[in-house]
Amino acid sequence: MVEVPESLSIGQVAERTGLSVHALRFYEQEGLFVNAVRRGPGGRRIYCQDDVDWLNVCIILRASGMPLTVLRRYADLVREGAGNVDERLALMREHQERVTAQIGSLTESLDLIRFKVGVYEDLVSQGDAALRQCHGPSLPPGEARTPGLRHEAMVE
Amino acid sequence: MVEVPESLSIGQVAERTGLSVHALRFYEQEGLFVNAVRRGPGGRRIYCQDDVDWLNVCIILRASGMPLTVLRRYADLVREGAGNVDERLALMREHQERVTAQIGSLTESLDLIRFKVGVYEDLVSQGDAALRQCHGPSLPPGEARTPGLRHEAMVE
DNA sequence: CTAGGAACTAGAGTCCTCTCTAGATCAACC
DNA sequence: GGTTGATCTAGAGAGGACTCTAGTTCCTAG
Repeated sequence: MVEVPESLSIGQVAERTGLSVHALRFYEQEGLFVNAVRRGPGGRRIYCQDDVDWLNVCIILRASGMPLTVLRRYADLVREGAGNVDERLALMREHQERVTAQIGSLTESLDLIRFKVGVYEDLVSQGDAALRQCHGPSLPPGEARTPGLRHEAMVE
Repeated sequence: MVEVPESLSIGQVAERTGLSVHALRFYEQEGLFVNAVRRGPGGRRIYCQDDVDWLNVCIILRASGMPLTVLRRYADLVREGAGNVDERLALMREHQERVTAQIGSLTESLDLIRFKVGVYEDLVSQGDAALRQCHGPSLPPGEARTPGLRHEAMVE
């Protein structure tokens, strides 16, 4: 189906990972690769598909907020090979918890955001006249959806 | 029920928002307050409950990834008062989309993370002997859960 | 009066993650 | 041979969001 060439240039890897050429060199310098990047004639970097696969994992971990230091630690562990699976597990579990918490926090925030969008939608659809009632009534459902917040700030 | 004093010191506001005293001054300097912070004798900042409410909104927006520049823009709009509800709505909708997208992306990432946690859990529970089969079989459900990724990188 | 603690200001420093610059090399094509 | 375009290195710069420093001022209690 798809041809998978054995050797990839930095530009090709950049293209298929979405990382910049700069970032690839930076990642290498930061020790984020599991296998040392080989060099071809003229000292040019030669990547293989495995590198791209690994980078795609890195990208996902980064996208989910794993700091480079942790990612480096993880790469170190993988590079070391067998014998540290428990540590990898701990690291990944910790990250999982952070991500789960982050999703929870964002979902909570979304409550407020949705509420505000709703308020503004109502105001827009009612025309500007309604704005004068800004600090009046018109807030029955807010409390249930955003329990911790006082009303005054909610309508601004 | 709870007493709400009219005047709050910077320390009190820090305490009840969780922001640092430094951050409060920084936020003020960045124009993130809707109402100018009043000053008491000796030039000390005097906050009121409205400020705390507003800050709590800010905290949620920040926690959901709204940059300070956008938050400032939002504060500007609110400070201006009526007549820009459509712009507020646009701003908040945009943020809502970003947050929704972010939750989606994190949830996707979580698939990979869970998968890796699962792999490591299996390896740990099976003992180290299983590690030698690392690049062998044992990966049936991975594809459905993480479609875009090749298998090799998944077991590292 | 004095000590302690909180607050003030302006501005520098930090941390993270790149991103860009500058100048040199290299391979390929016309 | 010359140009183009990709790559190389080392290191500087950027931007976001604080955080901390230094030196000062002010209030309150003993």
